[in-house]
Amino acid sequence: MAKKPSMGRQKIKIAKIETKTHLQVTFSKRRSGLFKKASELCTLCGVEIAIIVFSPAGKPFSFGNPNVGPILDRFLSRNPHTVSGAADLHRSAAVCEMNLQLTQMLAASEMEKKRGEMLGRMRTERRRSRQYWWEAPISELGLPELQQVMIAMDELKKSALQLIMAEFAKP
Amino acid sequence: MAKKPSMGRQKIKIAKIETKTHLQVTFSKRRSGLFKKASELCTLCGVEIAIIVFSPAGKPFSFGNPNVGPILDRFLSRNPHTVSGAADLHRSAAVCEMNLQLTQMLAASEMEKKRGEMLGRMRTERRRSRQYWWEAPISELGLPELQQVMIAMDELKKSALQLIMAEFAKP
DNA sequence: AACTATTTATAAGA
DNA sequence: TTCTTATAAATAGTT
Repeated sequence: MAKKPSMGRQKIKIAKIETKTHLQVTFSKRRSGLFKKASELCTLCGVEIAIIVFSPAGKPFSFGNPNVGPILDRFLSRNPHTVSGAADLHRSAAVCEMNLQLTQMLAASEMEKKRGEMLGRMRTERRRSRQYWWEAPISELGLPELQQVMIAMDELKKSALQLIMAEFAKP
Repeated sequence: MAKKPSMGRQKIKIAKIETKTHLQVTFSKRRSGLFKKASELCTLCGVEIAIIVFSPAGKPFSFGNPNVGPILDRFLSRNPHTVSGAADLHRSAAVCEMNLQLTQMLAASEMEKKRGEMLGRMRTERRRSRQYWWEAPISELGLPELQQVMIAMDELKKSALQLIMAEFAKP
């Protein structure tokens, strides 16, 4: 068995790779290397990690242990990145009223197509053997129910935002 | 100059480290290694990366090129992570109504301390020389105004969630 | 995708 | 935490 020659690893400068095919290969290799390192760190130290990478083509790759979503939520709720200020009663009411109108507007048009999913989920998440959480007065809700409210709001907002963006992106 | 002996790097099993101080050292080293790898990948391939790590103590560390926030937003708007379904009219209205109650409840207690911040900001963000965006009928709003609504909703949700968590974490 | 010569990361020790 | 060193692991260039 003759040994094959190889240049082996060469030292490289950390600078933008211009050759498209070379860049693609390097991106793939290093991305998997990065995710592997993250995975090891998770296991060794028992920590939670989320990684999001947008490829040169704009395709998203993500790593999450245990999952990306909850980690992002946890991070965002600690680091409200735009403005951390709150609202007083009038502002809250006004904004929520607008959101209600917006949601209705959207619901009346395109979002109807997707109906039923959340409704089904809500029915499986009854609490306290008495009523659905979304029918209870807010003051009677426990932490899990309040979290449900927040998650539901978040889902609504994201769905609505996507539709809005699509609508306004039209020529 | 006598050479110092050293065991050098030993092979390790990828399993939870139990020794607290050892774990701390490893976490610190590997976290910086991970961020360095991410940084190199960003430069080499011209891609955007966001990493969030929660330490064993629950402290968040983040890496973002160019910044964490925009990357998370971009990811979340493409991947509504919990459920991608939308809501029908009744569900939307019910959830928003609850959020209104919740916001009022919170506003009535602790959040009043922070009043005025968003109000001031709103006044500087008038559009179309006619009226404030939050006073306009939702159907007359343009894309920037709708985005404002979404951002405002998001801020409210995060602020409220933080307060709720703090409230329920009490013994 | 597989192969290896090298570079790079890092475990242990100080 | 930072430095050192021996070695494990990642990977650049090639096939």
